[in-house]
Amino acid sequence: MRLSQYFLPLLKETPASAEIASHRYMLRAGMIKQHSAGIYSWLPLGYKVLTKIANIVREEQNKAGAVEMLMPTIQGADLWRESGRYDDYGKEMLRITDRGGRELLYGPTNEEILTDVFRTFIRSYKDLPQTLYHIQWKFRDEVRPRFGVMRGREFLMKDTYSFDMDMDLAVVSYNKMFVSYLNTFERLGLKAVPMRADTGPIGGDLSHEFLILADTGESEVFCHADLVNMDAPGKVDFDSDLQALVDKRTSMYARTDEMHDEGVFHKEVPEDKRLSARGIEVGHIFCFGDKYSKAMDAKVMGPDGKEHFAQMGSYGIGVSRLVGGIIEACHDDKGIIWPKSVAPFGVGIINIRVGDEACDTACESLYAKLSRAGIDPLYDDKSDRGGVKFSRMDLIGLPYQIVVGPRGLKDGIVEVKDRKTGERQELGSDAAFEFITEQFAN
RNA sequence: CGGGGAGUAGCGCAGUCUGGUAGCGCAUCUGUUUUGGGAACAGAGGGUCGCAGGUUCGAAUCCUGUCUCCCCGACCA
Repeated sequence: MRLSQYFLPLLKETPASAEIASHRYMLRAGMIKQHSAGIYSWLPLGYKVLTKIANIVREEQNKAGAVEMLMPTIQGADLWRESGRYDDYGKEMLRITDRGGRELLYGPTNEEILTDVFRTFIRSYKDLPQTLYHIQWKFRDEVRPRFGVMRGREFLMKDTYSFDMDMDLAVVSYNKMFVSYLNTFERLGLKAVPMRADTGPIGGDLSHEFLILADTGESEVFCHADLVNMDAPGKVDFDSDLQALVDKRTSMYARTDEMHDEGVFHKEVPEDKRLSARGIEVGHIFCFGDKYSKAMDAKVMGPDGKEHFAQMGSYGIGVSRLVGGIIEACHDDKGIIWPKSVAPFGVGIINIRVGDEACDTACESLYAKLSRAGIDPLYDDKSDRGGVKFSRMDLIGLPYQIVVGPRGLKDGIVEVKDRKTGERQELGSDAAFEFITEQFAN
């Protein structure tokens, strides 16, 4: 992308309302604009990152055998009355009345809708298991939205729902999502730790929250230190028994404050491995059995000729929250440091003498080659007033920068900077191209 | 929902106590000179001071109401 053809409104000064790093940097890097409390427009740069995260989540869901669909944002009240949650959900649910006086709501989650889809079309145990998901906007009228997109009222969530014949099989589905989540967060450049969690209003007794550690996290967490640096499983056969992979994590102590038991913590974890920190919840999985299938009469015929309530699970990843979460985990005092997998552009090309024939030619050549190689460069082709140069390039946090100026070019040399380490090296133009493509090949 | 703070130019703010018709920095536009880690100089444009009432000869400023946003807490798939 050429900067001259892009929309990238960078802010020099930090808006007063932003308290934490991710919020400040998202505003300053021109990623979002607040519309009202907890509601944001996603500007091109922010939307690009959001889309990249959603695509990684989508790919990992597909690998685990989940099937994508799309459910509406606006739902009717009737299904929620059936499940009993129309009254239970309280003021967090945004309720709307249409012109005919019908009661509608902006969906805070989708158990009801999908259970209704399921009971309409699935009649036999032979059609099970089913695991379906969508990536859709949700609205929860939080009492106090804050921290930018980390706790917004409108937010993008990936929510998956599984349906099985019995509880043992439901746990198999649960384990698939458990393992899939480990891989998903790893690809996003995060160290996410699964922790025993309270099931809250969802119900059931099997539940884990996935948290990334960050000082600004809203949850207080306690876990075995070895869990933090444990590698994700990587390539796994999702049709195989995943219980051992799950047990490897769940056998170690890891709980959020609401589930924390200081006595058990001390008993199970040696003192030098006890980690208490703050965390950001980026995923939450539940196995809640027949709570909704029973309330909404979602049954399938079993091999025994009798009807059985489907045993369900639901699995959420906060896609929009992850944008903030990744920044919280990956930034320094200069700005964002994107992991390569979600960076809005792979490399920034800084032409510090726009209009100089040699500089323009060298930049155009690099821009074309890098584009063709799929690195997706952002080429600052604006004159040095108003361009994305140097510190502003650091702010938006692309993994690499290539600086092209007339002085070095006398010997065909450009400067390549690694955003994360800050290391700069002077390379020939071709060598710079090769260096960058190698970094992304790994 | 309880407590606290704030709404004045695109952004960040001063001015409000003590009423007299709005200002600074950045950004934007024009011109000139520049060019290696956020260019300089000169000039220009841009605001019914959140909204509605009231007091007054006169309100950003005083009074009443109201809306919005932010922070702390409680809450939270």
